[in-house]
Amino acid sequence: MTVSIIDVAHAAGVSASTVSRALRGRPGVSDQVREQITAVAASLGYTASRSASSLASGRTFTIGVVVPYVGRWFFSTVLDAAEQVFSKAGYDVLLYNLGSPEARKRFFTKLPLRKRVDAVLSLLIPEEEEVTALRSLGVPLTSIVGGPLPGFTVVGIDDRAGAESAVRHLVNLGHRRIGMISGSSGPLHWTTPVDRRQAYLDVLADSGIEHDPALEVDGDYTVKGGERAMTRLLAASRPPTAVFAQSDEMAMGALRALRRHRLRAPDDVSVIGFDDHELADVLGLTTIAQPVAGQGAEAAELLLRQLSEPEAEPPGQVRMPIHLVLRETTAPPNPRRPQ
Amino acid sequence: MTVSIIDVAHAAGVSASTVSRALRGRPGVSDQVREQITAVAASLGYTASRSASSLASGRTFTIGVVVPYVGRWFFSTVLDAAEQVFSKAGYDVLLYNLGSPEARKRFFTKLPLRKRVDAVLSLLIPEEEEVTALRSLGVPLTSIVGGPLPGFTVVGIDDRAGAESAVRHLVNLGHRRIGMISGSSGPLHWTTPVDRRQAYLDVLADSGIEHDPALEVDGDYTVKGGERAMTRLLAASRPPTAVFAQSDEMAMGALRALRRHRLRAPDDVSVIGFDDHELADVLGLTTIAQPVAGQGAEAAELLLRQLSEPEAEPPGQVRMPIHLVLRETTAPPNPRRPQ
DNA sequence: CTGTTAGCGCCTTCAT
DNA sequence: ATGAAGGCGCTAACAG
Repeated sequence: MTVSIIDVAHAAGVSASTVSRALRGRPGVSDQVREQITAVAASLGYTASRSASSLASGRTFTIGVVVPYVGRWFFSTVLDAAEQVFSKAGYDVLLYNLGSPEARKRFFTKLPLRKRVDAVLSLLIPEEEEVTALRSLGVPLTSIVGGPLPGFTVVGIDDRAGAESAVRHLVNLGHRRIGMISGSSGPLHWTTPVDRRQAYLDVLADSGIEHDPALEVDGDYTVKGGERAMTRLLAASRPPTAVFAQSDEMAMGALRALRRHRLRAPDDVSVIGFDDHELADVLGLTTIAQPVAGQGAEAAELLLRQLSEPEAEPPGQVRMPIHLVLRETTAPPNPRRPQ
Repeated sequence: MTVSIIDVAHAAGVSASTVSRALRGRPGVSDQVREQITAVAASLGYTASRSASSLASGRTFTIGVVVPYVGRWFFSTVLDAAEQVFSKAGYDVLLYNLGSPEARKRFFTKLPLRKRVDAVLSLLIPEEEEVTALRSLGVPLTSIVGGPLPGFTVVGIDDRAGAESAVRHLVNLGHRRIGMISGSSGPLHWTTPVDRRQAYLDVLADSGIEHDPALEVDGDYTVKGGERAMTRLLAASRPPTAVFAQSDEMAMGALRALRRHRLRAPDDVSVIGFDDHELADVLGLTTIAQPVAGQGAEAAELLLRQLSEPEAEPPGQVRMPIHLVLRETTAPPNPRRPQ
C-alpha cells in the first residue's frame, strides 16, 4: 500500500541503504546516483516513516512544547513563533496543553514525550518535581518566562527593569498615589510577579512615596481579575490617581471597570500595562512592550543550536529588551480631582 | 539505558507479549499477573516507545492539527479546546502552523504527517490539491470553518443566519445606511465571507434598502484592516450610520478608527461585530457570538468517534448555535447627525 | 492464559 | 561508492 524505502530501491535499481544515505544527504553516494534516487523517490511520493527511522536511529525530529494555556494571547504568540522556527528546521511539534490541574498531573506522571522528542520547550514554570521529571528525559530543555533554572536555558525579559520604567513613568507624570494590580504568585520558580512588585516598591521608596498596602490588589492575570481589582481600588478611602497593571489583560479589565464607573483614563485615573498585547494599540493603552514572538523564536533557535552542537555549553539565561510604549491612558494627575 | 518491555518482562518473570497485553488492557491476562506487571512497570518507570509500537501496530495515537495562524485568537481558542479533548483520550497532538505560504507549500508537498497520525483536524480551508493530499493520508478528516467538503466532517456555524441577525439588528434600530467591513475571499471552499455578505444583501433587500457598493469595504480580517476600512467608510460622500464588521477584530479596528476621528460608538456610528472575541466584552462591543471553543471540542470528539467506530458513517456537517450579544456599541441612529 | 515467532520500516555497522 | 545483515522496541499471529 504505502511506498517504502524498498520500493524506491527497486525502482532505482539500488539497495535500501543507498536510498537511505542518498535521501538524507549523507556522504558515500555518487552525485549521479543521488540525483536519480531523489527523482525516483519524488515520483513515487515516498516519505520515510518517522516511526521507523526514530526507532532505528534514536532521533525523533520532533520537539515537545509544553504550554499552560494555548488559548491565551501570550502563549499562542510564543508558540506561533517557535513552531515556525522548528518546522523550518525540519522538526515537528508535539503540543501539550496543560491548562487543567488534571491534565498537568497526567502529563508529568505519564510523561508521554518520553522517547518521543529530541528536546523540550516549556512555556510554563515547572514545580520542583516537574523539573525532575523533565530532566529525566535526558534531552535539552529550554523555558520561557521565569527565573534561572539549573539544566534549563531560560529566555525572558528583565521584569525588574520593565516594571521600574512603568512605575517611574507614572511618578514622572506627577502621580503620588499609585496603585498596582498584580498577578497571583504561583509556582516557586515563577519570579515575574515578585520581581515586578519589588520594582514597584523600589521606585516608590526611591521617590519618597510611602507604600500603602491598600493600593495593591491581585488581578489574577485575567481581564476579569483586573476588572475586580480596579473596582476594589476605586472603593478605597483614598483611591489611586494612577495604576500599574502587571499585564495588559489586567489593564484592560481595569479600563473596563473605569468605564463601568463612568470614569475615564487618563482623565480620572492613569493606567499603564505590561506586555504590549496585540489589542493594546486598539485601546490606546500605554504599556511596557516585550518581544513575545521574539522570545519564542529565540528560545526555539537556542534549542536547535543545542541539538546541532551538543558539546557547546548552552546559555543559562537570555534577556530580551523591553521598552515603554506611550499611548493614551496615562497623563498627569487631574488637578480637579481630589488626591 | 532506558527501560524496555523486556526489562519489565524479566523483572516480572513473564514474556514480553504478556507485558504488552497487560499494560494495554487487552484480554488474555489473569488479573493477578496484570496487577503484578503494572506494579513492576511503574516501579521501573517504564513507558512504551511510541515509535516502536506505531511501527508494529500501525496506530500512532496522535492526531495532526493543521492551523493557519496559531497566534490568532480564534484558532488558538479552537486548538486549546481540541487539544484538551484529544489528550484526555490519550492522544497526542502534532501541531502544524501554516501561516506563511512557504510553510504551507512545504507541508503539503512533504506531508510530514504521513504515517504519523491516526486522524487530522484542519482549521484551515484547503485548496483543491491540498484536499487531495489530505485524503491520500487515508485517515479520518475533520475541518472547522468552511462549507461542506466531501470526505471531511465539517463543524461550523450558520454564517448566513448569524450575519442576518446582525444586520437585522441594525435595521430594527432604525438604520438605513448600513456599511459592511468584510473579510477577503481566499480559497474556494472558504464560504464564510460569501455567506455573510449574501445575508447582508438579503436583509437590505428585504427591508427595502438600496444597496450602495461604496459602503462595502474589505477589512482583511485584521484589526489594522478594520481600521483602514472604517476610515474609508467615514470618507464616503454619505457615510454609514451603522457598520456590520464580519469579525470582532475588524470591528475593534473600526472602533479605533472612530476614536481617531473623535467619533464614538454608538453616538455617531453603531458597530456590530461577529465572533464574541474574549475582549469584545472589555470594549462593550455588540456582536454575534459563536461557540469557538465549543467547535474545537465538538470537532475533536467527532474525530475520536470515527476512530473508535470506523464502520459508522461520519456526519458530513455539524452546525453549532449562534446568538446576538447586546452590548454598548449599537443604538438607534443619532437624530442630530445628518443621514 | 501465556510464550514463541515473525515482522513493522528504517538506519548502521561491516564487508566488498 | 555500494550492498548485506542485524537490530531498534514493540505488537500480532500462532502455538501450546
